[in-house]
Amino acid sequence: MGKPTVHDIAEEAGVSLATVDRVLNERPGVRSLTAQRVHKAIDKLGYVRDVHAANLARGRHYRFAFVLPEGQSQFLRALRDAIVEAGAGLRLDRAELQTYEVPLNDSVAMIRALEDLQAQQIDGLAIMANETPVVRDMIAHMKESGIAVVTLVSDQPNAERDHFVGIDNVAAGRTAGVLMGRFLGGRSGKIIVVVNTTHARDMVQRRLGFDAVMREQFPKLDALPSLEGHDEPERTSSAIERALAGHEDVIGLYCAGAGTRGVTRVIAKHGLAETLVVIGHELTSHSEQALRDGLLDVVITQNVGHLVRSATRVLRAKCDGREIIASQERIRIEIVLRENLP
Amino acid sequence: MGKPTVHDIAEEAGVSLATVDRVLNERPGVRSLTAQRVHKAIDKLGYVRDVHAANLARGRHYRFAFVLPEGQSQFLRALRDAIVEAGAGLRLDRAELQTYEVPLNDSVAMIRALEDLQAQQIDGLAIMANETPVVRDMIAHMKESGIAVVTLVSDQPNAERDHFVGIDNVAAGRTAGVLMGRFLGGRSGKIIVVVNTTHARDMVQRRLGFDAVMREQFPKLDALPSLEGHDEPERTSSAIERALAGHEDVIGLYCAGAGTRGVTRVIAKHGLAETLVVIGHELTSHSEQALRDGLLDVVITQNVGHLVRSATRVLRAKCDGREIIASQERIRIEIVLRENLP
DNA sequence: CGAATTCTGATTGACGTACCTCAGAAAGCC
DNA sequence: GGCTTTCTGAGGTACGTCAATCAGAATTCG
Repeated sequence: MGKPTVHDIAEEAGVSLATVDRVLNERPGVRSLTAQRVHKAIDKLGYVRDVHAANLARGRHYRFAFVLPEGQSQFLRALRDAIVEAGAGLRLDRAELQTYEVPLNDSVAMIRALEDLQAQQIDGLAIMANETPVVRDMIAHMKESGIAVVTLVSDQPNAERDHFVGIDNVAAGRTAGVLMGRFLGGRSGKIIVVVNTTHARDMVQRRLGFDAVMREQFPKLDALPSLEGHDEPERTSSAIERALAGHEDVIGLYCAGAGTRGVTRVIAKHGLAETLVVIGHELTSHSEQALRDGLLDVVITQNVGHLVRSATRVLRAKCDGREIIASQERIRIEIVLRENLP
Repeated sequence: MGKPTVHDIAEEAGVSLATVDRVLNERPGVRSLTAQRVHKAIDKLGYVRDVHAANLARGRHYRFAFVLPEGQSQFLRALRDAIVEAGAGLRLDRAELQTYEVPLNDSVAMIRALEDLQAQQIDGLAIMANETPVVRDMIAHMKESGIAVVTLVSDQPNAERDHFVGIDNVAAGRTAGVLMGRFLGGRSGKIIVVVNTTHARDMVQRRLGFDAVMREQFPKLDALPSLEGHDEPERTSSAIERALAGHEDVIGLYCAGAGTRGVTRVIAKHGLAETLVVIGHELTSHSEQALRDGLLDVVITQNVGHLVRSATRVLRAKCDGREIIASQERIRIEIVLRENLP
């Protein structure tokens, strides 16, 4: 005996197929007493609706949009590639992904993009953006018009998003801190910290976690004030060079965000691979090569493929009114050394 | 315009639906010239068969079996739980998982189990077992009768399995080695190495990788001969205690397989958490607690959920004659510290 | 009590594919 | 040319669900 179908439910509840259908799809025209009978039958038989058959019948197809910051960082490229790849796989699953790129901190462009998506009646939105009132309000608007919203990579805890897909960045910073401290094995000295910009929530959180671990576990290490790289390798490189010149006892470098290219350039140029412990974020083809070459000791990363697949799974679940499996949607903080490169 | 359907193919190729169907399902009765026309139409329109509709029509449901070693190790328990959990989720996807437990090194039981599965006409098999001629031959038999086979956790490269689902254990051993060396920060001394049994391929490989890194990068560290724990906490504990008594300058402990409970017991009992760097394998509720308590410094692990889902995805793809997405099926070697616990 | 209203049943046609049958067309053989 | 054999077409049913219609039953209301 296979899985129960709507027919079995109808029989068990002593009602017709049409009624079962009305109950299942929450259409009007069923007395609450009858609806209750149907629900009891559903529970008793352990019926679960066949989503694929349902979508087939309904001719439904999901349209999800990813809104990302414009930019050429390796991480963003990898993320965009992952979206394209996941999109190709999802075509078979009646879902369609599109990507929007919005310049950082351009509220007008952001509003235009989101209003556009709203007008298109998309089913779900995954958004990676800095935390601003504009974004927060737009998310509320989207939600009101029935669009599922998840935040990606960098959370917006004050917005009414359905879910956050990404890592705990405080924990990521702590992880970097512990590895830095332990790799330095009791030595004392200064640590250069590079961030993308001090305005992004994820950067702030990583720095926070990193500093907390330094304070708690490695008092002999002194993490210097953040240098801002602004996604530009040259700017990052020269800032690091100035910091190196200004301090004698630098023994570590933590790059909390995009900017790995600027970092590795300095390390290679001045032959610092052996003297500094260097920890970066986000595994990309570039940072992967840097690990192989010994220019980076550790990369803390989140798997972009998982990010995208998790986002689409969550959006889909929200559209169908299903619960998500929390354990499956937790994005891991991955630690990558040369030895465990994928 | 939506995705092309069989009707579109039929029209494009100037043949009937029945012919398209015969071509798609490789049924006889089509001249090769006609078949060619159909294939050309498929390519031109970019048709991909709707697997869900197909399975619905066919009334197909996949039956996969997991064959695991009997035993109460935390890892095996977690793996079994993951199979149950994945099985619950897959019911919606017309797939059904069953688990078989076979005593380690019991060839008769193994043959009986596999013959039973073969008689049941299952569609796919995921097997975790030591490498023996019996297993190798049985895998060949299963394959011959059209059952897809993947090896799980520990590979059988000489058997004709379709795929291996698990981590590269040499790389895992190398990863442990590097972390051990770097956490010890240039100190010299001895490392105790504990394995489950020296007869399992994955253990041997981990030890191999670990030793290679010691030799290449940390000549001041001396990895002692493997102690065998045989999955029994007491046996593991006492072996470690004897080793500690026999050597003065032990500064690290690497537990390459199941046996973490025996290890943590010794560490806690003798208050060695601060003096030794301790690295274990497989994240379970027990090792997770040990990380939190500082009894373990690092856990190298493979996500059991990923293992099971990957195995079922691969088996399914093989059954449908589809290609797998290699990047998605690569199981990562995860490094877990207290700070990046999930 | 009859009329208006609200529920429910029975039925039907999709959705995209599989699989079956039967009749007829094309090709090969003597 | 008639014959068999091999192909091909047309059509139907089914899978589990959605969505819609229409008629009839039950309930409510005045």
